[in-house]
Amino acid sequence: MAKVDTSLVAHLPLFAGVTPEALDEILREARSARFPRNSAIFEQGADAQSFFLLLHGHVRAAKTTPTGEQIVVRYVAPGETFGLAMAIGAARYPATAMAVDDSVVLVWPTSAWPRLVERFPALAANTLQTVGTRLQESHTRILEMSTQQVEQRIAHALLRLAKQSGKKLDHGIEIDFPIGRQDIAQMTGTTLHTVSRILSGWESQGLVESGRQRIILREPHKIVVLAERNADNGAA
Amino acid sequence: MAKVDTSLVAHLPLFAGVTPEALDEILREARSARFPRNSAIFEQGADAQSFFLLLHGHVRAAKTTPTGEQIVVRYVAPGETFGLAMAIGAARYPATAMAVDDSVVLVWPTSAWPRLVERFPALAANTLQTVGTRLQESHTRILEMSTQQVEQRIAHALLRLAKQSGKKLDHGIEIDFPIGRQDIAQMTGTTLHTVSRILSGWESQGLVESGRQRIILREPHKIVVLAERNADNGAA
DNA sequence: TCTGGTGTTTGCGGTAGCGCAAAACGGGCC
DNA sequence: GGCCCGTTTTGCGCTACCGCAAACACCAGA
Repeated sequence: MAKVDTSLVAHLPLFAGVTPEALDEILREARSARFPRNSAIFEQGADAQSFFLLLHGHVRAAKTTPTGEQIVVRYVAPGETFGLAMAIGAARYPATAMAVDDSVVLVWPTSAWPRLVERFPALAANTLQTVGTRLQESHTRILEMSTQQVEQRIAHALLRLAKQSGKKLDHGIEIDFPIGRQDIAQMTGTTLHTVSRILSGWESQGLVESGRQRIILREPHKIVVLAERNADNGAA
Repeated sequence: MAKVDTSLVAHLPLFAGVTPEALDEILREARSARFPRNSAIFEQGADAQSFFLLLHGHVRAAKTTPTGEQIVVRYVAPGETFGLAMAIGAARYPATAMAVDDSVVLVWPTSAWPRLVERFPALAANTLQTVGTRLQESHTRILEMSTQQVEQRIAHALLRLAKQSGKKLDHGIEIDFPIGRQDIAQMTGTTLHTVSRILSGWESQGLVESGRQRIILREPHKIVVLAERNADNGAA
């Protein structure tokens, strides 16, 4: 069993209100695991045998249709939990999780959850908070997809990524894990072609700088303006 | 304080694993309230002072953009909770709730939640389950909006409503609360015009029968087929 | 250094669905 | 019964975006 430094995770929202001793006990139930870039952590539809806390790296959660199309549910940043199928009482994972960067995770067996929750009710309360926040974000995303056009949705998506996983540069913010046009398309409900066209446009205006699996927001402020302007005040 | 018959609510998922005595104690903290059709229960952005359990009627939760567009987050059926802003640690309601039919609700002050959860941890666990399920439904909706076209999305939306709040008829299923074209548009990310056109088409094929704020699915089975067929096998 | 493969760019139609506008409908209320 | 108002229907043009296809760039590995 891996020894985990409690000080690294003690401040996480998941463990709010949990005493150091309790935290130690919780962590003793976990093991840690490493996933290299582009390896699957679990597959949609598979038995939900574990749940996870990401320590290092980045994980992409995606949902696939029967016909093979995918959407990105979210990108998981270090410190966040994922694979919480048991939270919704599901026996199978509703999405596929894949490491987009070399990643390190803590892994608990799903079977440990009921016991942990019983001993440490704060875990349930904290998880409820997390899931509730995600639900709200999800609604915001639906709202955007319903009311905004593609360019604004892409702007929002990139700004969110920058906020969650942005690396500050001298001039601009870089999204610090590999992400392609197709991924952005799957976050915003469009196609990689359209994403490419729009990013090209932005690039020629100096708003972004991008390449293979790489995006830098050079003018985050101007992108915020793009994101917030509504359909008709485009050419003001 | 209203006396509530515990037997009416004891079987609800929210109260799973809660003893009758505990249930009684929980209900003592609530009052009941009546909202006539088309009255607001709470407004988006208002102080989240209460949370609710719907006993009778139907409630529409909708989110509004700064520019005034709306989407329907969900329709609440009897037995479901809503207005759980505290679950996500939010001080304000993220959406507007409105009774679409004369409705009766149980109301708890938000301030009672922490105490209840502490005394009855099962409440948090059950709520986590509920919120988790909603999150998953939300993801499904995003998936649909990303990959399906309007006709299929409307088919799915109506089938979901029929399942949740359908009244069985001799021949077909009626959605048993008032719902207009605009509402369906706001559930599916389209316009009332397009909804109207599609329902007209279906009506001429005998799939549905509809009128002012009223929809009957006459051939649910055929609508399922519509919902499941993908873009290119339309004219097979 | 060359070479294969994956990711990206760009052009060019085609079209699903939007937006506006106007008419028809229908139900409630006096 | 007749009037008024909110809902629904339908026509018509338009455009944002998709879908296909081909060229292009870049990285990894031989």
